[in-house]
Amino acid sequence: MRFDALRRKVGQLEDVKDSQHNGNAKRADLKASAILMSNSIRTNTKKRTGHVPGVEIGDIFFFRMEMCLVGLHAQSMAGIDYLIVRGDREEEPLATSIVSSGYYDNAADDTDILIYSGHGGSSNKNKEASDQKLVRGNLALERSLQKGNEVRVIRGLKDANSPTTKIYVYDGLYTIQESWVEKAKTGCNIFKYKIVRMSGQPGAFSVWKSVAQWKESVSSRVGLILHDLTLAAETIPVALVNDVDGERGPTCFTYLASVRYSKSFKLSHQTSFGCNCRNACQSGDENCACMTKNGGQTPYIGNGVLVCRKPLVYECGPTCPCTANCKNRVSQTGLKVHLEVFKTKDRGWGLRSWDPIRAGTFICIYAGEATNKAISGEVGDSGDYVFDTTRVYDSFRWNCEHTNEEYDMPYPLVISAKNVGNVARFMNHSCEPNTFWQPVVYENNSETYLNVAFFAMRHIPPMTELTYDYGTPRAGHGRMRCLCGSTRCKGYFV
DNA sequence: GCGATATCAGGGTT
DNA sequence: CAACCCTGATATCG
Repeated sequence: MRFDALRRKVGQLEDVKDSQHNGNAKRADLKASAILMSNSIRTNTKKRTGHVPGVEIGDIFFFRMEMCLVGLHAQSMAGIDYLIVRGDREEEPLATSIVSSGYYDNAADDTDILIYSGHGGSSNKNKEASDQKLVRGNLALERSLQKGNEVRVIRGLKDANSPTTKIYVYDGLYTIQESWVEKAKTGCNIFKYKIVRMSGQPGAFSVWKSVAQWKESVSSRVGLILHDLTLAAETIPVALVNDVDGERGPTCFTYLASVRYSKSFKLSHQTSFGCNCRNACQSGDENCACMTKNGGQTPYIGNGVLVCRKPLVYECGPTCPCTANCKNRVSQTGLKVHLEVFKTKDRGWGLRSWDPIRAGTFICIYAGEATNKAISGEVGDSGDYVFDTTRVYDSFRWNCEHTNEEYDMPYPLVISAKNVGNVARFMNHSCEPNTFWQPVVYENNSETYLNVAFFAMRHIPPMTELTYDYGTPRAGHGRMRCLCGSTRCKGYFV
């Protein structure tokens, strides 16, 4: 319960952060965190050793400030965080958490061992390098070694999708095994600490290592059935994996990366909204019809990150004259993250990602056959999901910034992925999902096309099953007993 | 064109 | 309150 409240709060903070990003600010992370800090929107402000409520092993962060806000690591820049405890005789520091930036590549093949360097004795630019001193964090690590208390370890890793930034992974609790002093390249003394992961914790950093290995050689993936079940229909292969039982694959279907529309489904009565931009469309450009439709601001920031949920997102279409690098075509650019379809323990086939996914990131559309009448058939995990977009608006209106935008949906859109579909047909239901669906329209030759696109609701660590809320059951529809396991589980779904 | 390096504006804790 | 610190975005160089 408490965990849940914390998670929602963190998710809420993310939204605020994102809308800050939407401004033209540099260091939006700092600005957003300053706003939140000054409004006391943060958790776990009291430092503690051991786990922090609301943060699970494997959770990922994209900024140091995010970890400050949830109380995982209170230092905005320093690698060692510690608290002062009153000992028998005197006050002494104890380490609470460390961030390993990976600058000192320890070539540690063993993901449970970390060789960590002390801080101080700065060797960069104007300062002369000097010996590190046994003070502050260094002393705290030394004391923690003596007392044998647990230290949280956060691994900083390079983000494969944007090489200039880093992703931080909470890798659980470690204890310090030994410390020594050695000569750095500068000739000065630096402290070194051997820090070992406590046993019995679920994998986090090790998962990343495994994924890296699979990317190098797909055949090293245990339980691999197909290298690419899309048969090159997508630009990124989607592996089919079963390391649970002997089933060799889901019921037969044809992979289709887009939506197949029946004639009646084009919303051709809508007024044309395509833009006349010559370059990439700019947020706030009053001359851009697509931006105006979106309320004047781009619905996306950065590399296709949705700022907030809306009743409808208006994207630039194939016939918009703006350049191909226009940021307003997110849902039309195909898969961006490396996905795999895998056999779950008790819910048939499911979908998960090898890559970490930042909150708001586009994952995939729901492909299939679009009709304007409900398709009969059983709902199950064999891919015959029925998808009614008229209810999207109701489901997500609560979180929309722009409530006065026109929204004109004449038919209930139903997409069937029973016979044809893409990866989305494998996504299972959860009452506490990590993705949500967002209606998106774009124009092509004066015809308006409606799509449903999935975006990450929060940061999603690698190999976490992707789920969405199928919605509340209606009369006349079959109910399925829900196995999502969430504490907020409604017990059943459509 | 890319990776490595420089520069710059920063924030929280002590 | 200034010093400390394994920041993060952008510009520049090789």
